[in-house]
Amino acid sequence: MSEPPGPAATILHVDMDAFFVSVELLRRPELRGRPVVVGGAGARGVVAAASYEARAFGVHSAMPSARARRLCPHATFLPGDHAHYAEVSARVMGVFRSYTPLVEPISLDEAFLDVGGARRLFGPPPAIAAAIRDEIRAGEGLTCSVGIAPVKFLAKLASEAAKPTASPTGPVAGPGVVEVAPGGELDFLHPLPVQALWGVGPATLARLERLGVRTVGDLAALPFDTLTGALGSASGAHLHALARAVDPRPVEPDRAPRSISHEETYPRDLRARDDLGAELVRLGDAVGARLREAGLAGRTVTLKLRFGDFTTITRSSTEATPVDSGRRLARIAQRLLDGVDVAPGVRLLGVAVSQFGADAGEQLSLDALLDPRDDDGHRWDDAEDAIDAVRARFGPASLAPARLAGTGGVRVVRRGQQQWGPAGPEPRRGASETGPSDAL
DNA sequence: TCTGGGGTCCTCAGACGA
DNA sequence: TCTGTCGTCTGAGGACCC
Repeated sequence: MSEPPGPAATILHVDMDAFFVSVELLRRPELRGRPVVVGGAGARGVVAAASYEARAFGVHSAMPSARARRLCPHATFLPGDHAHYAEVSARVMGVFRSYTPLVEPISLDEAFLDVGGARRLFGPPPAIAAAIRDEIRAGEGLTCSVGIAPVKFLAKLASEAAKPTASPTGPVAGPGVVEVAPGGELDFLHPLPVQALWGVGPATLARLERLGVRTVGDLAALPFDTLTGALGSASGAHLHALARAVDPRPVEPDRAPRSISHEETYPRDLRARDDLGAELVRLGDAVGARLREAGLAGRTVTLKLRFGDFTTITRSSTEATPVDSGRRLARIAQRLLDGVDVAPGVRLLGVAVSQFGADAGEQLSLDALLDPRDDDGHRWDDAEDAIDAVRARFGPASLAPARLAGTGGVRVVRRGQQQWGPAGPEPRRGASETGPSDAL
């Protein structure tokens, strides 16, 4: 158990500095000191990370890659290697866990740590922060910034303040560790712009600005009812608490996932229902494999479509029994797609599963009872178990649904494979990942 | 300029049963 | 039997995060 927020500042937020770029620079040291951008290279790609030298030109993450190229044409653009970053991240998280079991990863490159119980062994939190930084620098050749505070969101803001910054003359080192000591919370918090708070994005910011709110201090001065009236009960109450440095959320080491999904943006909009159906088979296959790997099954299946004009719709169906079969997922998604007009052209397709039951994976699906065999009389549950076993041994592209087989092999979906947008300007089915031709 | 992927949480509306 | 109300579930969409 983590300690309740109290007088001690024992929450650490550790954030790797320009993580994806820094990992790439270990493999490409000749790029050190130059503008480097990691992300999707295609016409529809976005920037995942930029070196501080690239940031000086205005390049930042989530920016369309095309715009980043215009801002910084001499930058080196790298495609990104999610699997490799995940490996490095696992080692870094291992370092965190050698100091405390209370580690809550937020993403590949950041985590909250509660070191309240580690002080006797490793010293006060600033000493622990320094030791973690030293160990990661020595072991991985990477730098990180650490915020220390009595509560989570302040620790996160403190790590921001600890970070290096970009300038036209090169990166400017930050302090590396920033502590918000008990009693100093409001002095640190209230001068910050209100969008520094977690949960204040462009929409909320616009509403707050209409109320004359610019800083967190302005927000703290607003009456509770004014805030909940403007933002809704949950968001209003949440921000009202944050503006007073109140954040009772503990560090949670084992957060169970609420949903598992895959989505993909295509280099060109899809219109043919045949193509869309094949994509649903791929996405369903990928989501099903991940569900089975995690031992999860969910009752709600959601189909997501984004059209050429960027309007996005979802269609969902809650099933009587939990689903973890890729084939069944594709069927449900197809049924949902049948009710949608795809004439405008589909830019993105996604399949998600949610509403996981406690023992969902053990339940027998109604489909399995009613339709235990496929058209050729084969048991599909057994087939998917066999597929999982073959893929575990020979790789994710070693087997795929027959519908996905084409000339030159099959293309399968892997988590993070296309994290930052489609690879190229043209759709080239069969090109991005090919395997043996023994598709199912 | 034209906007990724994988998530979480919230709001709102409509259906439905008590 | 009909009507209104309330709580819950579901579906859809939006906002936000990294």
